[in-house]
Amino acid sequence: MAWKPPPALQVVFYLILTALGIMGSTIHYERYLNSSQLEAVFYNDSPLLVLAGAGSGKTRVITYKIAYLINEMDLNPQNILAVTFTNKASNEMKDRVNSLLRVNVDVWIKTFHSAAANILRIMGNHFSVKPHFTIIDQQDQISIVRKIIRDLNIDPETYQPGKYAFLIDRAKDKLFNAEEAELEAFSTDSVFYDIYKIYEKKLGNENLLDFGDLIFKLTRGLEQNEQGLNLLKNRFRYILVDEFQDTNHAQYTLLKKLTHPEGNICVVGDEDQSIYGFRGARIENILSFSKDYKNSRIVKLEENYRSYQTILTASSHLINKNSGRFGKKLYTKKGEGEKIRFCRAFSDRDEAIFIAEEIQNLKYHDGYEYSDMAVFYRMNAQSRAFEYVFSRLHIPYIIIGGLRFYEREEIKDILAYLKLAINPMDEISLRRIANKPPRGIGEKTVDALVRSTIEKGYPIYQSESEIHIAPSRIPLVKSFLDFYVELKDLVHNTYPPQLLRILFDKSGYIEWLKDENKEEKVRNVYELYNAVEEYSKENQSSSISEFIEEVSLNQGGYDNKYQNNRVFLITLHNAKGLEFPVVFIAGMEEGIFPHYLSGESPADIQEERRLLYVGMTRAMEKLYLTAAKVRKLYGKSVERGLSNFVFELPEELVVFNEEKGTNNNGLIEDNTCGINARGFFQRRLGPQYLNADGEKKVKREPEIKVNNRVIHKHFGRGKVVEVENGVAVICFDDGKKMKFLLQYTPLEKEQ
DNA sequence: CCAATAAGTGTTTTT
DNA sequence: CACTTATTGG
Repeated sequence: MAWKPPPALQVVFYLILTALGIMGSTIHYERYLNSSQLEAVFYNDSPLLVLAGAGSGKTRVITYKIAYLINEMDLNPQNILAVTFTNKASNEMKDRVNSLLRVNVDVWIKTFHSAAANILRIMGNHFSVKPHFTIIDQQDQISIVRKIIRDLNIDPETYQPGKYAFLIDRAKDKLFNAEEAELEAFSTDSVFYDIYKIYEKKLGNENLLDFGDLIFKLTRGLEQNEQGLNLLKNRFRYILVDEFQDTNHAQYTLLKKLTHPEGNICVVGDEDQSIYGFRGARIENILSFSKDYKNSRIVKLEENYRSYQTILTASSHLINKNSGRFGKKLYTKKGEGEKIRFCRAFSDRDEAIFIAEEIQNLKYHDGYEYSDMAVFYRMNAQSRAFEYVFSRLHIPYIIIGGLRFYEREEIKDILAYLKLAINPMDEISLRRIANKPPRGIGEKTVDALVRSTIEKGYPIYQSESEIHIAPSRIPLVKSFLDFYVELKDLVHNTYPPQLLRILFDKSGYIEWLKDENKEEKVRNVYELYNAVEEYSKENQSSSISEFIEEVSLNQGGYDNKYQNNRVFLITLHNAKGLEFPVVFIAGMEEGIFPHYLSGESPADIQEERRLLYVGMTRAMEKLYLTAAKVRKLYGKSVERGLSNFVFELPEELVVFNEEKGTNNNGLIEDNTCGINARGFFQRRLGPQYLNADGEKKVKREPEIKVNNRVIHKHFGRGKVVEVENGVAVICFDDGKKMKFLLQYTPLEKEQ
């Protein structure tokens, strides 16, 4: 770790160094970078592809490279664009660049989507994008599609809105508008084209852009407007891309437009960490980079600074099962480290208890802090068991993702008022708040209002003729529109917190929540107010529309400023880019991980495998994998087999333990878990799982051999066709072929 | 038009 | 299980 002087001293240093004109030589690249990293930072003669293994310091390379470009190559910070995929990553990179250069630099370090949105805001006129567009999220997108499907008078059961929204996104990833999608036979489902066409028209009419549009409209715009393209090429003289393996076709095309085929681009990626195929990411981009950019240089980073060798060996062994890789050999100087531990609990709650207990042990006996430890899972729903157990055992935790703050109903409502004030064509927002709180403007009335305004191309407060609504509703609508006009006139030039106070006051929204006893929601709305206030303090001249822009693009936003020393509960997808001394990966069951909806094709399984690889390589010191025999999901308990991935780990590097639940239904009474008088976790039973030496390993049914006839409690009769390393392959009489870990499988020999 | 209630439903990952 | 949508009666 580099020593960081206190802020006041930093300023003094900076002033002295700048005055002496030696600021440029104050970064000791050689001291903090290894030889491959140095090469990646210094090389600028042609396009550069950095293949950076997990934990090999890729963020470090990007931050030092930005510093190098500014200090050594005399590039103006404004001429540099660095793109990442998540806000988390871009914030971290910003912090690291600023602290390296000891000054807040004016480099654009943004996500793809926010960079595109910013460009479209500033110079949308070049790309036929109207100003003041509203960015819609996935929920909005689906509800628009749902409405289209209903209007088409087709059954939303067979024509699922979510599915069509998904297809629209994928088409945009491939740079197809509705017409082109049809010409190119993008889908075999002809209804899709009708839906996409109407959707496209509706968004255009209401001046809405979905996430895909941000990239699509900009890329399309660059193809059609040379002036705009030149302006941008002039502005961005060097582009750096993080997590390049996650780019989709549209994003890659955008990059190719903005850069020269012979230089000024550096992409950093790892084909083994591509986990966003489901949203159009093309792992092939990383493979075709060398073809598209002539004379490009490839630098591999293979020294890992994060994990012990055992973790690297095990994860490499796993990922070696994938095909289509460059291949790499990660190594570390940190030494062997401990074995990976695997535990299968009886129920999902037992699994959480096992992890909770380990966490307490590690904290009280091994000196780990809560914030050193993280639990990863495949889907957000799995966090429930941990929340339940952790809160009863007083283990502080923070959930990343999950129910997001800005996706809460009350927050979206308040934002909808503001979005509508900015964009009077935004039907989605209008429908959201027209009758919240109830003011006698129901669906029919809104329909009538929309028909004579938005659908005819007028803002909602203006119409060419009388609006045909029931006479009893006229005064109600009129007073709503009066309020609306007042808000609209204030929205661009009122101090945002002031604006919110007026909104709360005149809409009656908070009063309504209070009347309904929605205390939690009231608190959240005030929380939003606090966020706006804080934002306004930090960005004095910004209007509310900039705040909204930020939160629209910061879907998973979390603030760990006040969340110190908590265990992280996080999905594997969100865990990318993070690292923890201790990592638990929960739910290692077939159907959960790999997830049963992820598909059965080799490509899908490979992506799931990469996801596990990402998870494992987050661990610095200790890694646990856990599973439950019985998992309660949507009310029902289901028994599942172990994830096949468990069998893909090198057996000699894993210690297998087993923990059992108390009773047959896997339920644990509340009062059986708790903290005892000395402040330690009190377990329900004595330790049943085995120690780390694995000596007490009880071999179950050791006599099971090839060609034995066996009976499985659930799958019935079958024949053993293979036994190796404690794993048996059994071919059941109904034709099913399955693998089992003998130690945990209740098998009887058939007499 | 609205609130309450009943029925039903669908379950991944994210910008 | 938890959440959305449909139905009903006021």
